[in-house]
Amino acid sequence: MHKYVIYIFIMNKRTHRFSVIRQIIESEPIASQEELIIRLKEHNIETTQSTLSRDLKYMHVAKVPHREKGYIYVIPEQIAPYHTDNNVSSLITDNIIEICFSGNIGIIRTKAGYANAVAVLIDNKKFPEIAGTIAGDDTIFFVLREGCSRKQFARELSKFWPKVEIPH
Amino acid sequence: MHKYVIYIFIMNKRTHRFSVIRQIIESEPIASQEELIIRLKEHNIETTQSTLSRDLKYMHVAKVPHREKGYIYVIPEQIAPYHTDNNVSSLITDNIIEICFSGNIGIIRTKAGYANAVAVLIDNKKFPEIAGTIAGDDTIFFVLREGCSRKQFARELSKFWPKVEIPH
DNA sequence: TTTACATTTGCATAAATATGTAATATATAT
DNA sequence: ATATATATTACATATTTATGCAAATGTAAA
Repeated sequence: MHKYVIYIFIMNKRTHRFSVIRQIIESEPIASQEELIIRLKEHNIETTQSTLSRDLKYMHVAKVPHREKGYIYVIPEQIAPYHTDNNVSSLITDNIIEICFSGNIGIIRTKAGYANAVAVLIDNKKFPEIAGTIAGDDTIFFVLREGCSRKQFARELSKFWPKVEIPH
Repeated sequence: MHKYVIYIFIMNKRTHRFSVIRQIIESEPIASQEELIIRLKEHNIETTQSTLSRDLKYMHVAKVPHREKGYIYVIPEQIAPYHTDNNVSSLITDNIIEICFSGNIGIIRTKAGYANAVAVLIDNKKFPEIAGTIAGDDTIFFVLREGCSRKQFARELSKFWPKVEIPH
């Protein structure tokens, strides 16, 4: 029997922090975790260097040499499509209506015409948990690889689409 | 008056080390500079952590989270085209015959038919010193930006095509 | 060659980052 | 709700990386 759970905007503390970290490091060059602590404070998020170290690792954020600042943090292209405008990806994900599972098949429903755009995004991100995707006009089916759980996939997804909640 | 200098394989110590470092980090996951020291020793290159720190910065090598090893060093895609086969780029650059300058114009001569492939590589690398390129069948012209010297460009080029020597 | 200048290096150390551990918070099941 | 299991966090500290400086090496010019 089908069970749809509506796409929800509620985020837990950590997921929200991920989202703000993404926003910050995509919009300005951040050279160190200490610097990031300061920026986060401006967004009313208090945390410690050790937490950030773990967050950045979890989010697959890379540190690369930078002409002016020595080193900066960046979201690798596989995760964040290459663009300065940090809204491209969310412009697309905002068109997701709901996402649910039936067995090892995931079903994503989007606004009319957006299924393909979302599917392309998903394909590009090369989720290790996804064996394949097929997109229609407003629906995407994707198949989880054997041995991969919805939860594992949900974790991965939350790294860059923290707004999208996956049902259990 | 034209002056052509043949593409030479002689490298100085540092440039040679760059080349071996590239080779190593492209062919296996390296988690730390200490680990790299050990691998380099196997290639008869002795050096220190501080030198590697500077080398990796100079080469724009990034450090990214990695499932198994925690973190590994990688050559960003803008610098190294995305491939596991680490010879794609050299397959192309091996077709460079000579490279020289006249004023602020660089001339690259390649084997017949390869000019375009080399030019595409150059364009992709987005050298800040290059204002533009034009490719024929076996010749590429590129224009240095105002304020950029051949030496600056040669330095950049040596980061990923260490074999290609630029005349002074 | 010799001198003058620039580059590269190692050493020692500063700075930055990662992580074991225990405490806290959160979620899940009864 | 209460108990049990999971996940998240800070603290302290270990590990890793960056860098000032002086010595050494390499380069260019006379």
